[in-house]
Amino acid sequence: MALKVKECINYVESLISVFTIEHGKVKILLFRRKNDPYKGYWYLPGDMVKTGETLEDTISDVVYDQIGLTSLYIEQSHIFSKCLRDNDETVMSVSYIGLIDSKSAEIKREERIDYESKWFLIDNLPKLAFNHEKIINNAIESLQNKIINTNIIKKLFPGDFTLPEIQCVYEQLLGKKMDRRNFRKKFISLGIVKPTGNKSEGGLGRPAMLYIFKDEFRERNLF
Amino acid sequence: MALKVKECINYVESLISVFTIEHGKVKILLFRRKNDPYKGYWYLPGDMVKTGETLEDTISDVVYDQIGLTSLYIEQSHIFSKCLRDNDETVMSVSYIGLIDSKSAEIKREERIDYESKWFLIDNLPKLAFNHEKIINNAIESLQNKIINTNIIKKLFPGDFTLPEIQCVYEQLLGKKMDRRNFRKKFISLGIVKPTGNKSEGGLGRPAMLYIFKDEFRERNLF
DNA sequence: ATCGTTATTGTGTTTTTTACACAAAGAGGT
DNA sequence: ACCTCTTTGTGTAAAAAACACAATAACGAT
Repeated sequence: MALKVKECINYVESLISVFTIEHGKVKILLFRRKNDPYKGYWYLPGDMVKTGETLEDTISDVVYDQIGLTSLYIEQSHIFSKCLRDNDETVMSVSYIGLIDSKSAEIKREERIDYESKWFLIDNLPKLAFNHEKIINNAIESLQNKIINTNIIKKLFPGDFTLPEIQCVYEQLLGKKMDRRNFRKKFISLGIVKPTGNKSEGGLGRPAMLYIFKDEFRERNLF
Repeated sequence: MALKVKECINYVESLISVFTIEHGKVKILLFRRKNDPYKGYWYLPGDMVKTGETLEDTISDVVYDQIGLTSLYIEQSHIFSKCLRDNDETVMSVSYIGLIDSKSAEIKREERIDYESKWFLIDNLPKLAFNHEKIINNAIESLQNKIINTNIIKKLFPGDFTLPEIQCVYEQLLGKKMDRRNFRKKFISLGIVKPTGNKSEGGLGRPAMLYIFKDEFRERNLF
């Protein structure tokens, strides 16, 4: 007699890890469970895919209805196929990554009683429901690859920025300090940014030169 | 109502991935299931930890009784805590790594009807029972770290060896080709080997110089 | 107002690592 | 004996990483 194997996938859900930058810190958007299971724990915005809906339909609804955003850069990240839930049913979780600049990140949805949301520092996550910690870690790992191999980072910096600013984001996401001179050399030599000629203002210390991203998208080997 | 959480771990088993080198190829020892579940599939030697036994007791018994070896270098590798079995019970699997040189690897246990064993190339594994493929991959990953960060490799080469031989093992375990000159430079500069003055015989092509490991064990940063 | 202090940015050089090509040594066959 | 084949052994150029100090502006003290 062979193993008991569930032949069918019972449910598919789309989840999204939305990242932004607030005061130079990388943050992720989480919602708080109002009910059991995992009451009081935090979770990733997402929803079950209804019959006849595409994954993209669902994630669009999530972004619009739950999060309240109308524009957001989204990429599919990973599929988790064997996530056990409280009822022992198999759930297939499709994980997305969303990036949004801090200005656009002001969530202007009407406050609903059933949604409590908050931006968390990625290195200081709260108690997470289900297997969402695993999914978030995977999303961060995936994002690490993306910021190394593509210029996806520009989705977080639609306007101008300084090199120290952007280096700081790399350091947070990659979880390690980088050498300023080497970072500078590499980043500039990639040819994906150009100086605006202006300088940052208001900060402490010497003002930094401002840059903006050129238009083209580079696919591989940023670092 | 909170999630259904099993408070207790029902079973703990000790499993071991034994690696050796045969004709320059890295191999792993597997046993074949004679009964369901997974009849005909291959699995890692191991056993349930009996009440009152330590993990080490169990793994020693496994090495002696199942495998038939009396001496083997063993390291604990990883613990898999939520491995579902056919009866939906939670099993905690403690994974060990064993290294043995090819001479000592000749398994001289009496052939028993209930154990069919074979050495497999690590890049050509058969169908594996339970989650043993995952455990093996994890063991290989762990071994990758160890051969990079320690001189554990010497457990596979108690006698003399050539640099091309040992490089070949690194390449198999790390799954990538390495540059002969750079490998040489690094390996020699580590100061953990010394030449014997002799040369390899009988092979095709130019004979290689023979080396042996010095005695001390280095903990970190071989590569 | 200015001078010193503090915080942060910006750059050049040395060291280390990686990539790469050809000569040397022995085995086998003609 | 010679040529061919296979594998070993080595040096050099390019790339990446490590590293220390000068430059710019804000702030506070005099």
